[in-house]
Amino acid sequence: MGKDTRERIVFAAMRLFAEKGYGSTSVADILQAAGVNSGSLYYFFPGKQDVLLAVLEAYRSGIEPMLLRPAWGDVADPVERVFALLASYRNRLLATECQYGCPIGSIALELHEPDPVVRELLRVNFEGWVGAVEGCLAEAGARLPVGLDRRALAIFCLTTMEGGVMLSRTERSIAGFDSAVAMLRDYVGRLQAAVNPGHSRERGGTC
Amino acid sequence: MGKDTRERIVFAAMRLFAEKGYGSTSVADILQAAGVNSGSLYYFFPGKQDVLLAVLEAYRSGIEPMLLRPAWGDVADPVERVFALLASYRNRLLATECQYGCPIGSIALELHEPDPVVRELLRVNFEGWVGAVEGCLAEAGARLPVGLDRRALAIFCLTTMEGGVMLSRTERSIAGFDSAVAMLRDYVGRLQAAVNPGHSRERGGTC
DNA sequence: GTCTATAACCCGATAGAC
DNA sequence: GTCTATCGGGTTATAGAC
Repeated sequence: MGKDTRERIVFAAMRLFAEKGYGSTSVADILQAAGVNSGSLYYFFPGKQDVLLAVLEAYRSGIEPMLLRPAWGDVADPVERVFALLASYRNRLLATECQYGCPIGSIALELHEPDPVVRELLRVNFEGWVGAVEGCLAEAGARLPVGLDRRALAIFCLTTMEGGVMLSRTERSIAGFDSAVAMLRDYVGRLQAAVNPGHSRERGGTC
Repeated sequence: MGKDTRERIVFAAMRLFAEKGYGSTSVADILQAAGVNSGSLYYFFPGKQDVLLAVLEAYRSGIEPMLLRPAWGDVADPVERVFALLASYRNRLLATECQYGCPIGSIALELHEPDPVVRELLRVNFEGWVGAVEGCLAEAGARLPVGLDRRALAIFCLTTMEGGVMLSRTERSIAGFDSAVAMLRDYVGRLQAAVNPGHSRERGGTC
């Protein structure tokens, strides 16, 4: 059951890295969680960092089926899909008492001088996220100002999510995340109103 | 020179924690950087975590003199002060080839289950930052919509900075940070324009 | 207050039988 | 492919002289 063992290792590491971080997760932790022995792990992976690479690759290939599809299952509107994606992070925070947010962001800030290959995989994960949101914003077409830099707005959505997760995790309260997302929604509402002034804007008591 | 020794330890630890992170900085690293011996450190501090507490306390008490005053030295306008503060983080990124951003944010995401006293000091640091920005936004008075939740907008500024730093550090490029801040500036410009439609808005080619 | 030496432990990784 | 046993090294923290 070689393939199965390798998958159990990656799955266990994915969970542990998200819960405790990369540095605070020992190889022994992974072995115990996966129910395998040292020899098996080092048969499949040259070292601990290569387990991290496999985990980051799993996240990358899981963006569509594991993240976007569940978040967008019942949401067709492209703009609402952006906020449905943010809501999925909110749910994750709520489900863990604001302890776990975005594993990619945590690893990105935990590793200060990451191996270039690790950093590249982090970048690719962010790019996949931003690209998906940018696609939604492109799909929104003329509902947003034609000259709007949709990639920059997609990046803005990412920073809102990551910053909100950071704050909520620190405060163990969803309030910071909600405040940031509310401001983003107000901004997007104003962008839409700039194109279609007749449309009633989403309000959060900001006027 | 007791006080001097303690200060050297805290100063060295502040620098190392920012550069390598808390977990990746060993007590031996701190001893070497501070030019002291093990016995001295453990004379002043019960353990490594207590050094972190002193570092976080130093950051907290340094917000005004070390962060805000330099960033705001030649900026009087309250709204521009917000962006001057963000620009100081941009400068920090540029000065370190996008390697170091916000040390508080890095520590906040690095420690997954921090001791409550550590988490509280992280929270207090964020609160000091948000409070200062909220003060600027309050000072802006009627230039912003009267019903605007200025605390929420201040939190939004923090998430923009922290998220932008995360992205720029990962990509070793200032582009992500700049994109996020440009969107924030566009948003603030639209908020101001909503109050004073005659005023020309800051443009970033978004219309 | 500061020094040196070291205890006690955990880490990632390896060896070699099976 | 998987197992057990273990190596070599780095970790935080302590002991005890000065």
